[in-house]
Amino acid sequence: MGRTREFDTDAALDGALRTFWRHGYEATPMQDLCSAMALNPGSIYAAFGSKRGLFVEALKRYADTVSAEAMQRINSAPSGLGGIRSYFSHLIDAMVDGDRRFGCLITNSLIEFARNDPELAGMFDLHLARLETTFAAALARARAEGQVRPDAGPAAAHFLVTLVQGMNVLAKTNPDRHTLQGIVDTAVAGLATQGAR
Amino acid sequence: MGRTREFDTDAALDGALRTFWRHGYEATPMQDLCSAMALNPGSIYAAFGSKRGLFVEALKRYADTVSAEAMQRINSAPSGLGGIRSYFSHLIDAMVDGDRRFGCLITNSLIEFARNDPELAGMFDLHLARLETTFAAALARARAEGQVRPDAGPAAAHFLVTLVQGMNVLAKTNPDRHTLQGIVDTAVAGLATQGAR
DNA sequence: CTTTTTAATGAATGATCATTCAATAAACGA
DNA sequence: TCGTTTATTGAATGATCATTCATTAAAAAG
Repeated sequence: MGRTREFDTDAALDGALRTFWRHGYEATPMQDLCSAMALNPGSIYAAFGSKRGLFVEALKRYADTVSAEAMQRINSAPSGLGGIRSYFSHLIDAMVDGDRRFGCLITNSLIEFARNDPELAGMFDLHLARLETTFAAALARARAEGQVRPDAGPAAAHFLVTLVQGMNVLAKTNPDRHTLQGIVDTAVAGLATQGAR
Repeated sequence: MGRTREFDTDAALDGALRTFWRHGYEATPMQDLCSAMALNPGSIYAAFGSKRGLFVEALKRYADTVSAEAMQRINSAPSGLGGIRSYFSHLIDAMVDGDRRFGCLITNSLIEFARNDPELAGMFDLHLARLETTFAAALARARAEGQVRPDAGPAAAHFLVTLVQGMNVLAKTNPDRHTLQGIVDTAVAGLATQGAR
């Protein structure tokens, strides 16, 4: 019983997500979030408790949609190395003129909050661990297929995660496609067996 | 004529720099800067004009001291690849328990401001260009010395800059030395000629 | 010593921020 | 239709923030 909620939670969260993504947490006033979500303060506080609570939900939505979709590319490719290449290829597309013009919401937030907020720190760790595990699986597949050097083990997965974080930083500088592709090609060539270059 | 300034500008700037480094721009109130600089608001505003003006000067000081010192390691090594290794080795030391526990002030600020502030954007671009040029020179030397693959050209320099940015992001996650060393070893092994591994 | 100039002090100011709440509206059960 | 419950509205609240300024202090010039 009682009045039913009029707004769509996910749509509202998407509005908040976009605003946080573009401006960061501290730099976005509640007023901007109200506009982006097309909601009044009271409705937002009733649904999410606080600005921080809203941010946590927006981060979760980002991880479940944007981030999960990107990682999916790694697994759904026909080969291990192909999955890795596909991931970076779409990352570059999105950086140049797509959704990742403002980098990655999680990377941005990791820089902003670091370990000052334990709940957020846990979310960041989980995200990085997921990406690393996904890369590790792709590398294992690529090793079995003879596409990467036999010594491309756990360190190589960490290496790829670090490269992604670096690209997410570069995203903030209007990078050009050619430069980005060169970076990825250099990294992949270093991992690949001689024949696969 | 007139009363002489009682505080040391560089010492005050170092106090501000540390605070901005740890907490970011938006998240540090003037009150905290007053404490860190051991100065009253009036003195800070007389000397630096505004919080943003102070931040710009702190960024410059960071580039001139912390950042310049790190890049110096690349040039002053006995070999090209040795310089690159030395740079990352000290970066890891500082990340694990040293001055870079909070990442890199420039990387952090790049994420926070992106291209919203043209003057800052110019400073970020200049910094990345300097790092890239330094890496490019070291790679040229390493190529002449036969330490890296002959195709380790401009893209490889961009690649190393990206790796540094990625490490600066990881710095915010309490990384352990072994993981960081593995990442750098993977990157360097990919660049090196087979014999130099 | 007096005057002039500049620095330091720290309370005051006004803007902006996150958050609350009283009033109103809608949905549902009886 | 009425009563209960929950959602929506948007102005009000109080905290916090960057910044200012009148006052006091110190240094140098005459």
